[in-house]
Amino acid sequence: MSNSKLYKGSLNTIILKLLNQHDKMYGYEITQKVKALTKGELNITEGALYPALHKLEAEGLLDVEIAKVDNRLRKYYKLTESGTKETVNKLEELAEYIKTMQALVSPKLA
Amino acid sequence: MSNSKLYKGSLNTIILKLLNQHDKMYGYEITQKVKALTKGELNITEGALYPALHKLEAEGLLDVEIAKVDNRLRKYYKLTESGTKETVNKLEELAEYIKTMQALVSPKLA
DNA sequence: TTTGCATACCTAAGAATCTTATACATAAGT
DNA sequence: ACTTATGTATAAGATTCTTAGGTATGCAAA
Repeated sequence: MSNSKLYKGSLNTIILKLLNQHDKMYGYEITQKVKALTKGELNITEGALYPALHKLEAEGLLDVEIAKVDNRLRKYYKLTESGTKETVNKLEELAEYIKTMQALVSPKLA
Repeated sequence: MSNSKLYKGSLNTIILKLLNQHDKMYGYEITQKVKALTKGELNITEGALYPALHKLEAEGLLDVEIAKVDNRLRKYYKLTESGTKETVNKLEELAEYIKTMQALVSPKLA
């Protein structure tokens, strides 16, 4: 997909879901994970990812924990309680969006 | 869904697909059709629709035909040849997006 | 009769989310 | 010495939307 316009708005859902499954992750790890899971089709850019992480943190959905590995900085993010709740909402929203789009696009109904 | 953020980027796909199925439609008709097909869940706003239609026209994907019905103006849009091709692309993109998102979000794979 | 709703078009300001480009820094390979 | 990988970050610009207005006709209800 190489970041189709449809991807817009999905980044938060992706971040929250990955953190829901992996307990804690750092930014670079998220970009690599997404690349791997989508076989290179979706590449999260840093310019989108880091501001998104900061915003989710500011909203109280994520907690940060700074670590130093191999003399390099890492910022591990994990879901807060309200982050876990929001993950459920976002996933429901995604399911609903897909359902709605299929209703609009499937030839039998329109 | 009341226009979730995921909807961003989907409008062109929706417009093209509807025009692909209905030959010609005017703006207001599109908003009503979408509302009906999604049972009121998705409401295309005019502030999004009209600029989108104008842009698709400027890109050569749509042709316009002005009509007057009940003394009221209507602008009928229909797909051009390249608009029909682009519709196929957009629908493939949507299918791919959904597949990719499911790969990221389905618990069994991540 | 005038008030409101449906029909029908339009644009402008602002918000949100992304891309692109750039910057900084360490480690490891060529 | 140079490039690639790892790791973070921000700023300028593009795109796409929402919100809020504007214009106008037809019809029904108060």
